[in-house]
Amino acid sequence: MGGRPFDRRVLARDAVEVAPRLLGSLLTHRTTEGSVTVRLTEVEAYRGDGQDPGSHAFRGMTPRNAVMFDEPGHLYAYFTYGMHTCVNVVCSPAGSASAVLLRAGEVVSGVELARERRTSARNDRDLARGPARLTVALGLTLADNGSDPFAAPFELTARSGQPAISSGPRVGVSGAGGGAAYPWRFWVTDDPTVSIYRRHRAASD
DNA sequence: TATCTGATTTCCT
DNA sequence: GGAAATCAGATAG
Repeated sequence: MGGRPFDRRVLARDAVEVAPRLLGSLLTHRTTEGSVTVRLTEVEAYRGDGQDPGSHAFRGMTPRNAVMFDEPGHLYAYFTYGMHTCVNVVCSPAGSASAVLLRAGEVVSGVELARERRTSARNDRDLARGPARLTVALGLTLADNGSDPFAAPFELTARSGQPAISSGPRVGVSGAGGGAAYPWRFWVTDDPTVSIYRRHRAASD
């Protein structure tokens, strides 16, 4: 790796500020099988202060999203669509419940292990191209909900340079939370591993 | 190559 | 009981 650790204090800010700073960072997860490292290329910010209808925390704390209300720097893993697990990094001070959804990344280390976990991926580019795929590639499950990405078996490394960043409407957020009113999706400009699911399922009216 | 639809569990109302 | 921060496979062009 060679990089320095990601500054945990950055996560005390609002998710909308944290999200672009996470782009390009390296997230490593070690298991008995080995370790996989992903360079984050796409993220989404979710606010939990009641201003964001797309957030799981919009209606207040529930057993599922309780981790979002915890201190910054935890992982929030949730299950959706009956078969997929997605992972967020919790931001902002305890009580405000904002988080950054990790939407896509590039596997930069442990590629072979990631391939075993993602047998349906046709090429290495698809290994972590999408929120649920990224979760699988890293070997994360619901059991990792509440984990600390700054402690073993995790490692969060700051990016070395300043990537070109684009932003736009969030994906997959239905109802009032979608659309141009909340341009809180951030990605590394022109990166091939940015997810492609943004065509159909446009914000319904 | 681009677009569309079914799958399937968890949590919340 | 229904919706959900999605994915992979099938079908059409």
